[in-house]
Amino acid sequence: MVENFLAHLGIKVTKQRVAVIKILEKAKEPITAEQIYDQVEDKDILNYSTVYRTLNTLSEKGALIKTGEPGGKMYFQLKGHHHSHQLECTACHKHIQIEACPVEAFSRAVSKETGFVVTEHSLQIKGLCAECAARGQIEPK
Amino acid sequence: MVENFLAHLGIKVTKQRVAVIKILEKAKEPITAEQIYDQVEDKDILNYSTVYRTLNTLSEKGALIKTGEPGGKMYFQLKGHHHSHQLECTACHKHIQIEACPVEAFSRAVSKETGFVVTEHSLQIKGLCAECAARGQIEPK
DNA sequence: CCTCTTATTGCAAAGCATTTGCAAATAGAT
DNA sequence: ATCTATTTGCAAATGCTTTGCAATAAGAGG
Repeated sequence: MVENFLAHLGIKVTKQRVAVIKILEKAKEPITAEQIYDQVEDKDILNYSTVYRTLNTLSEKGALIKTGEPGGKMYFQLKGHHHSHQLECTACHKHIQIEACPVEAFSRAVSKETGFVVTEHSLQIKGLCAECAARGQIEPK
Repeated sequence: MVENFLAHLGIKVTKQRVAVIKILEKAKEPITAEQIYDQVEDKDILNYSTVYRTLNTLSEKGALIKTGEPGGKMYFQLKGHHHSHQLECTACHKHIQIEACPVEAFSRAVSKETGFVVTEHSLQIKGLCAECAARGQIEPK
């Protein structure tokens, strides 16, 4: 339960942090700070700074994975959550969830070769979805 | 040569674009807009807006790969350049270049399954390098 | 349960990388 | 050489994230 989760990280249990974590827990995919803020039932208990500060604290404690586009918004996901990635269509901006992760096997291979222990990764894949590719200009390599 | 490269993309050949592309060409790894700006010999011919605009144009034309850390600076790399990734040690912040790319094969598999045509990807891998892992606390999952 | 100390919050302002509006400059087709 | 659509420079704007500081609240110790 959320309170223990926080206590275990050695940080204080506040209603703001509990709210943020509950939202992260029920999210099935990485979400933005904005989405977190918007999903808080009681807007009065929380503001953006606190969302970000909570997120950064969790990240420092190693409980959170940050992903996201360079220059764009960050996406956050609790560690230990089901791991998946997304394909983004650059034409229609649809997001397609894929359950596989190419980095896992790769990480093991890298560890074996170099001794590097992979603890987190972030992967963004863009291209054209089947429909847009069919109707449109297929891109160069 | 750079001029033909630009003409082939169907965009005008300007000294600013030539300068940006030359720098991208000699870069061995992805670089930031700032690094590009700083490396222009003649500062007078170019300003930041133009660097960014050139980069975006190249990206739209499919000639450039954007990568970068969520929330951080973007990194740019000409397509067709040797493709590699980096491991970042979260303890000593050393960067280790690896020549393999786990996404390439994955992209082909995804295309076959879903029809999605992958045109770009961005991958960040973090963890502990062999030395830090040996001397220190191995991280939680 | 009360008190005290330190961590956490809210608010507004700051920061930073990137983008944009607009007028001036320039490439390149004719 | 001329003309028009692009491209550039500049400065201001944007959008997400971070920060300073005073007010508030958590939780250890009594």
